[in-house]
Amino acid sequence: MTVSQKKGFVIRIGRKEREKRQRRESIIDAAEEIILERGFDAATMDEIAEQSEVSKGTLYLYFENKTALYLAICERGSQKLNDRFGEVLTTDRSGLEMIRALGEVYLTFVREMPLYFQAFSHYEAIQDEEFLKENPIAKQCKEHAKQSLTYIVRCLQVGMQDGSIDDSYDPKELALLVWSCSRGVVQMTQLCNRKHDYALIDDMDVDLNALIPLLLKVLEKGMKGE
Amino acid sequence: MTVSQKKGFVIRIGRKEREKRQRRESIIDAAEEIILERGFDAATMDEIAEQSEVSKGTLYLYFENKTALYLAICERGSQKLNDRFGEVLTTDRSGLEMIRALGEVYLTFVREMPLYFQAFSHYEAIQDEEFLKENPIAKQCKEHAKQSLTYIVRCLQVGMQDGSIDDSYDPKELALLVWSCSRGVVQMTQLCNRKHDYALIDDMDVDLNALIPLLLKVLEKGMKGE
Amino acid sequence: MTVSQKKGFVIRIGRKEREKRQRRESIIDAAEEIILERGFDAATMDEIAEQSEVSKGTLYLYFENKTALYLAICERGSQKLNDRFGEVLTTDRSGLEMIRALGEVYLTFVREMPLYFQAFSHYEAIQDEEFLKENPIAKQCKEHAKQSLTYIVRCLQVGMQDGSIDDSYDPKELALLVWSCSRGVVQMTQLCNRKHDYALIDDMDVDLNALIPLLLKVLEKGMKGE
Amino acid sequence: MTVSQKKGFVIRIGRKEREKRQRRESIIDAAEEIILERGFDAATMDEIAEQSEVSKGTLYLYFENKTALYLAICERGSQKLNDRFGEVLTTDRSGLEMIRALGEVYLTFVREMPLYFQAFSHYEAIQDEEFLKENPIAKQCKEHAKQSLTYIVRCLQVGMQDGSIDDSYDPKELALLVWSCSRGVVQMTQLCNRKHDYALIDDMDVDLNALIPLLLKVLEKGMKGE
DNA sequence: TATGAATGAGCCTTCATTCAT
DNA sequence: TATGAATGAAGGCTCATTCAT
Repeated sequence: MTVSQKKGFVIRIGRKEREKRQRRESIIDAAEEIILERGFDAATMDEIAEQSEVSKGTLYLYFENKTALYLAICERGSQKLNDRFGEVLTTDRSGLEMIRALGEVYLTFVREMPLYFQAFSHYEAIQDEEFLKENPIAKQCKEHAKQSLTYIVRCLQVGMQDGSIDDSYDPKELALLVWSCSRGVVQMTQLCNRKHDYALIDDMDVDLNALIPLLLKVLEKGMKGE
Repeated sequence: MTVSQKKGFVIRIGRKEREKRQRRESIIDAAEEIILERGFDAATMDEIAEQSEVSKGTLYLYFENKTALYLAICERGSQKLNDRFGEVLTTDRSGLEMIRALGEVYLTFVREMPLYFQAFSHYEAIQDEEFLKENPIAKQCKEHAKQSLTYIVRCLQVGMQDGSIDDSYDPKELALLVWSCSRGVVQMTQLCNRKHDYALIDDMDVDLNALIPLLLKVLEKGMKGE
Repeated sequence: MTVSQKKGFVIRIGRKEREKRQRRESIIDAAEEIILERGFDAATMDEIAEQSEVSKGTLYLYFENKTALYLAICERGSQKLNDRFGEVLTTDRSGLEMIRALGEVYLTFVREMPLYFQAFSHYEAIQDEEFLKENPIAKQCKEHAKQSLTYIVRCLQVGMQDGSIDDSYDPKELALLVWSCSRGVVQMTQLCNRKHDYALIDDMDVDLNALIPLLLKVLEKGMKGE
Repeated sequence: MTVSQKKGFVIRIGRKEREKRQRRESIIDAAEEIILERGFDAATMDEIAEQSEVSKGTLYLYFENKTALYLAICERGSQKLNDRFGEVLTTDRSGLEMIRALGEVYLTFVREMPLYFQAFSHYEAIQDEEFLKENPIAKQCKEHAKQSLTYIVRCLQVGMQDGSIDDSYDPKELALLVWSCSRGVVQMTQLCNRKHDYALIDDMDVDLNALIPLLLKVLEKGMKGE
C-alpha cells in the first residue's frame, strides 16, 4: 500500500489513504474530547463535528452511525490496553509476577484514560445485537478483548508451570475470574471517586487505593500453588 | 393510620393512602416491564404511561422525573437484595459459610431479576450529581447499598472471630473487595449470556456458571485464616 | 342581606355569604402575591391554590377560569383607582387643579401597586372577545374604566366653566386624551425602571420622575383657556 | 459579496446567502400571519412551521427560540417605523410641522400594521432579562427604538431653533413625552377599535380618529414658543 | 361545599440522519 | 469527497380543567 511502483499514481493514492486515516483519527480525537466534557449521552454529533473541524455530513462518511463512532473509541481503547498487556508478556518474570504487573497496568490505564473505561461500559450497554453482530468495528473490539484475556491466560499458564500458581485450576476460567474481579474493583474505585459517591464509604474510612493491591494479595494467595 | 376507631373516617384515609401507594407500585411495575422490553434509554414515558394504564400527567404526579422513576426501580431492587442479604445473617453458620451464602443469594438475585442489576448500573451512570444529592429516593438507594455492604462486613467479622477468615485483613476493605469482585463477575456473566456476547468465550468453552463458585473458592482460600 | 329579621336563619346565611366573599378575596390576594413573584404567564393555578390555602378544585368554585381570576384582579384594581379618583372630585378646586390632582393620584397608584397596572395591560391583551362579552367581571372592569374616564370629563368640564381650561375642546375627547397620555407616560416610566430597560435613556440622562410633571405642564398649557 | 469577479464562485456564495435570508424572512412572514390569526400566546411553533412550509427543525435552525422569532418580528417592525421616521427628517419643514408629520406617520404605521404594535408590547412584557441582554436581535430592537426617539429629539431641536417650539423645554425629555403620549393614544385607539372594546366610548360618541390630531393640537399648543 | 388525584392535549425543543449541491 | 441545510419523529414535561368522593 505504501510501496510505490508507479510513482505518480500510487503515491497519490497512498497520500489520500493516509489523509483519510488521519481524518478518521482526528474525528475520534474530537469525539473523545467532547464525550469527556459532556458525557456519552449528552454529546451530540454537531458538537463532535465542530470539534473535529469537519462537517456533519463528513462524520457520516467516516462512521455510519453515532454508535459506530462510539465503537471506534472502544476499539482504540481496547487496542491501547492490549498493547500494554502485550508488553508485560515480553518481560522475564514468574507467572504470578506477571499477573501482578497486568493488574498494575490495568489500574494505570484506567487512571490515565478513564474515558476508555467508560466507553467499554457504554459498549456493553448497547442493546442492538443485530448491529453489533454485523459491525466490523465491534468485531475488532471483541477481538481485542479476547486477546487481552488470552494474555491473562498465558500468564496464568506460565505461573502454573513455574509453580507460582496452583495448576489444579482451569487457566481460562481463572483468567476470566481475574479479569472480572479487576474490572469490578476498578469500577468501584471509579464510582467512589466521584463526588456524590456511591457513598458506600463516606463514613467507612477505607482507602480506595488499597483496593487493587488487596485484590492482588487475596487473589495471589487464593491462586497460589504450594 | 391503620388503626380505626371512628371507622368511617379513619378507614377512608387509610384506603386513599393505600391506593396511592399501590398505584405508585403499579407504575413502577409498568416501567420495569417496558424497560425490560426496550432498555432504559429507549423506554419512553409515553410507553410507561400506557403500560401502567395511567395518563402521562399522572406519571409526573408520582415521579417528578424520568430519572426519579428509574431511581425508584433502583430503590426497589436494592431493597429486595438487602432483604435477602438480611435473611442470610439470621442463619447460624460460620462466617465463611455466610459469605458463601451471600454469594449464592447475589447470583440468584441477578439471575431472577436481571433488570435490577441493570438498574444499578444505570443509576451509577447518572451524571447529574445535584439531582442525586437532593433526591430522597437516591438517598434510600445509597442507604440500601451501605447496608448491604455492612452485611458483608458483619459476615467477615464473624468469620474472623470463628477463625474461618484471616483476621489480619481489614474487614471493611475486604467487604468492599468481595462486593466489587462479585459485581464484576456477575456483570461478566450477564454480559456473556447475552446473544452477541462479549464473545470472550465463544470458542473458549468456559462454564460461566462455574465463575461465581470459582470466585468463592479463590476468595475463600485467599481470605482463609490458618 | 345583613339585616336579620328571622335571626337563626337569616344570620347563618349572612355568615356563609360573608365567609364566601372573604374566601374569594383571599384567593385574589393569593393570586396577586404569586403573580407579583412570577409574572402573569408563569403563575399557575397550583401555586395560587397553595398560596391561598385552598384546594385547586375550590379555586374553580370561585372562578370559572384562570382568566376570570385575573379579571377579578383587574376589577379590584380598577375599583381602587376609581375610589381614589372619586375622592379628588370631592375637593374644592379649580378644574385644572383637579386634573393635576388626578395625575398625581394616578402616578401614586401605579407606584404603590404596579401589579394592577400590569393587570390592566394583561386584560387588554386578552383575545377571547366572546368570553369578555359574557363575563360579568369583565363588565365591571369596563364600568370602572368608564367611570374613571367620566371623572376626568367632569374635571375638565369644571375647568371649562371656571375658565381654567379652554372650552372650545370637546371635554370627552380631551378626557380620553388626558387618560391615554397619562397611561402612555406611566407605561414608559415603568418600562425604563426595569433593569434591561427599553434602554432608550441609558445615555440620555433624562429624569423619569420629571416626565409626569412635564406631561401635566404641557397638557395644562395646551388645554388652558386664555 | 454581490460583486462577482470570478462568476462561478462568487455568485454561488451570494445565492446561498441570499436564499438563507429569504427563508428567514419567509419564516417571519409566516409567523406574522399566524400571530395575526391566533395571537402571540396562542400561536405555536408547529403552526408557524406549517405556514412557512418548513419543518419545525428548520425553524430552530433560524431562530434559537420562540422568543427569538418574536423578537425578529419586533426588529422588523421597529426597522420599518424607523425608516419612515427617517424619511420625515429629510423634508424641509419647520420643527413643529415635522413633529406633526411624525405623528401622522406613526398613526399610519399602526393602522397599516397593527401587528408590529402588538409585537412591541409583547416585547416589553418579556420578563427574561438575561435573554434580552444577550440577544443580538433584542439589541437591534433597542437600537431602533433609540434612533426613533432621536429622530423626535432632532425635530424638536429644529423646532426650538426655528422658534416653533418653546426652547425652555429639555428636548430629550420632551421627545420622550411626545413618544409616550403618542404610544398611549395609539394604544387606546387600537383598543377601542377592537370588538369587545374597552367600551369606554360606546355611548360616548367620541371620534377616535380625532384623538391623534387632538393630541397634536394640544401638544403643539403646549410646546409652542411665543 | 371542598378536595386533590387524574387527565391529556399540547408545548417547545433536540438531534441523528439524509441528500442536493 | 465534502458540505451543511433540512428533516421530522420523538422526547420530556406542563398545567388548566374536571370529577368522583
